[in-house]
Amino acid sequence: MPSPEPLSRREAGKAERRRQIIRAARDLIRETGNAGLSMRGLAARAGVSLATPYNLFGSKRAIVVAVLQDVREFQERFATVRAADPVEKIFAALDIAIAFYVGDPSFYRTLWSAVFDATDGVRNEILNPKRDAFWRGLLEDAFRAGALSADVDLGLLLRQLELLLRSVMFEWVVGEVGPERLAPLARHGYALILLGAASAEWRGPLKARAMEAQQALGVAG
Amino acid sequence: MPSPEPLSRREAGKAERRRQIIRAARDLIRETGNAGLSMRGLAARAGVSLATPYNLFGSKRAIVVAVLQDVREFQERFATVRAADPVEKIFAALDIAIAFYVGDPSFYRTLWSAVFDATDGVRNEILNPKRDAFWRGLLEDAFRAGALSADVDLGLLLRQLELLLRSVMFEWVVGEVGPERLAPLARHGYALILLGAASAEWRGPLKARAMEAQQALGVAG
DNA sequence: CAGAAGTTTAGAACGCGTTCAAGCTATTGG
DNA sequence: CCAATAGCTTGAACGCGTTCTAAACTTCTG
Repeated sequence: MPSPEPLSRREAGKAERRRQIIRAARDLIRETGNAGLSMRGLAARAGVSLATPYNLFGSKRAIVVAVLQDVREFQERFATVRAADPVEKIFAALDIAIAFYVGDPSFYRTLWSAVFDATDGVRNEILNPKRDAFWRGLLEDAFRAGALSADVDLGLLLRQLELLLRSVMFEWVVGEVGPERLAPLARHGYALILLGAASAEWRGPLKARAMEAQQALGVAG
Repeated sequence: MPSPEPLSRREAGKAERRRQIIRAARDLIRETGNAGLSMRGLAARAGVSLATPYNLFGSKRAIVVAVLQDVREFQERFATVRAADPVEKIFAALDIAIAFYVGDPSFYRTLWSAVFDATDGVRNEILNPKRDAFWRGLLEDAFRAGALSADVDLGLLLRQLELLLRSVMFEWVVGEVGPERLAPLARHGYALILLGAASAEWRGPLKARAMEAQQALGVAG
């Protein structure tokens, strides 16, 4: 992507409009919650016609994804993660992500709802490539530290972790799991999957994490 | 649920209409695929007014869920699962389920799309309670055979497996994973999670399954 | 059998996401 | 510098799920 393009007047106007639309969408979600984001309201708030967001983004879902990718604090907070060992770091990052979501429910519920909207055939690219790289880095650290079995494919492992997190988020979005159970449920799943990919020496600590999460979830699943 | 109610004439008529609506919905999905199921078309097909499906079911989603729960062949085919050991049986059941889905894509894509529709706050009860009991039974068999670690909570383990399968199905619904990669992806996730919950003696075979699925998925995740 | 109670019906309407023909505007070639 | 052109914006419109009203119909009650 050649960023230093001349950026003609036309393109500049488009970029500006795009920015306005994203900002209007973010504000509307923040103010009115999930149901408050309608394309007509968004267009009015952004000061453009109803069709413009479709020209610039293609669909409501694409706009919401753009809003999600625009959240910068996320990555900043991730960068501050420090932990005793690489496995602990993974769980610390997971906790941070979930704290982000449950800390601003009306906002992230809307965002994730759009993520789960399967009406259009648009490919997902759900989250930032940077985010993927971050998680991939965490797994690579764990791998280098000998926490993971030598023959596991890190890309596949990452994918399974993300699949699980997505389902957990879905349950949160539809209200099947409350905010207090979200983190334990995700930790439990992560612990199980990582335990399945762990090297013999690291099975102990991961098993402990799995049991810990299991107890946090109590008897009733 | 007291099934042997007198079932007054009024209730009988409602039940009959319910049946007609479910059948019309199933046929419409089968014939026209995902986009072909509109409430107006459904009402016309079922020979009722547009408002009637709302009186009897409440929402389109509830109708689709009712269609899904009405699929009987599923359980019949599940009942025929035979395998050398309880763990193999789990994977055999998984294969059957996925074969069902990919074998009738337009039908089950529609059904699963409705499952992922989070617009209404309706609780899910996504799949048949009977289905849950079936999977629970499989896990209990594996547990009794000593395949699972003594301190795992079977309910939680089942939940994590279902969470993962739901995400995998979601990827299939939105087209991010093709029919040929669906089964390996699910098997890989199941193998990892079960491996995390396995007893020491059963780690070998499960590890083999995980690696097998990993190779089936090829280098690109 | 007559009235009460409950359902379905037709029809219109609402707000939604999305699309399209028509008009406006910045760019470009002479 | 201006006219032709390509591209963007616009308001109107479509089909959707859903709700509502009033009238017609069916079932239950006494």
